[in-house]
Amino acid sequence: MYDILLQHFNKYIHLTEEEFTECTSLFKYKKYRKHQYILQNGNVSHNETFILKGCTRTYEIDDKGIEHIIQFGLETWWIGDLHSFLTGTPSRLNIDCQEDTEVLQISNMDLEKLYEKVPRLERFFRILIQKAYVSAMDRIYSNLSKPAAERYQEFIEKYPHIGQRVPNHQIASYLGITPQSLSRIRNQSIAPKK
Amino acid sequence: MYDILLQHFNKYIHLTEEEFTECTSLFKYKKYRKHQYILQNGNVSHNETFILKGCTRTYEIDDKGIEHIIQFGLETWWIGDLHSFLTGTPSRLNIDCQEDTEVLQISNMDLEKLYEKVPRLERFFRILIQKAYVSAMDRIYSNLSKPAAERYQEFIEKYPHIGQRVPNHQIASYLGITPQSLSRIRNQSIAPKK
DNA sequence: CGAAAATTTGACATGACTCAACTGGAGTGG
DNA sequence: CCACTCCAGTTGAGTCATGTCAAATTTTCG
Repeated sequence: MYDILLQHFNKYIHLTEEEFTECTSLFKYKKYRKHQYILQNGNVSHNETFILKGCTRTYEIDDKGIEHIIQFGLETWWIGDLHSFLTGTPSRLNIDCQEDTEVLQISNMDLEKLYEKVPRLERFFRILIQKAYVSAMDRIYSNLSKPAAERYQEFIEKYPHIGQRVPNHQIASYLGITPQSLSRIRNQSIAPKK
Repeated sequence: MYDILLQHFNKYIHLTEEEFTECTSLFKYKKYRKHQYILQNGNVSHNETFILKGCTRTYEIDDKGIEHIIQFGLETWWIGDLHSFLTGTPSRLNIDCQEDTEVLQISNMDLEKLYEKVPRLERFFRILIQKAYVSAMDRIYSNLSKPAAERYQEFIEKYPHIGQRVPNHQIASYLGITPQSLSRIRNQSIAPKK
């Protein structure tokens, strides 16, 4: 079970066996059921979560009660509300499970401890979040510069597996359009006007 | 000149004098003139850049020749194309100076060296980029959920000083709208219909 | 099977864009 | 100091992409 995590760390750093043992003692295994919350808005996020198996969505609800999906989560992805996690303030985000989901979690206190014991992990998480940042910038650029149909195309190319695991109206939300618009876009591209 | 950088590091970590000396030897001071490129698309970004004084804009040009501003840069901000920097591939971004701009730059090779000599810097940059990531996610949420007028309001609240240093059409670009739309929005909010 | 959720479709409304013209400064050179 | 240009900003008219509201249809799942 922890070997998935080890392989994941090994992508960017190399840990000795002792170092990795330090890790496993602080990461807690947990199972969530489909539709169960991992984080609910108003609560402080105390954990960073690594997905072993399953699928999650992270979203925020606006003043009008509309959900906006910030990100999805799949196997080997990290999820959480970094803002709440870092500042200790209540989260505006909700994270819930689209499927039964198994995760490894570490609390912020334990993560701090771990950084001290295994400084190399600072490097790992630096690299990890740099990549996430690059990807966030790409998404911003797409939102600024491309029409919805094109953003949808990019989405299914970039995440070919998500489409099969989440309903379309959630993809619409992720793209910043209504389910109706997405439906029309999909009709267009599947059956171009002859 | 380097003391600004030291203060900046000190926000998240504490460096010994020797450690800091290691840094100063690898960060190169450089001046750019107004309208000069710091990075031009097609080139590989070899440096991370810390702004001592001045103002920059980072933008990408789309297929139709329209500029989209990814981010601005002000004093004590870091700029660069992380994607190009990390992968060594040519950048799609341009960075140029809105004013005469003074910076400290470090090459990726030197930064790697520095990480080895001063591992604590991994921590610094991890924290730095975590904050940048949180901020990027906020921007994504705004783009998904809020109309242009509201995004503009947020922008001038979040960055009250940028408005005085860059022309409005660039702010429009950052917000993902046309200069014309921004102009109408500003009229509305300054002189609400009586 | 039956209820709830997801998707689709249609008619209409609207926010933002495009194109084009105009205004007003800022800088430049004669 | 004026004429000229360049650039930013504004304004108007028409268009287009996407949203809204409402209803019909299909799919999912208890």
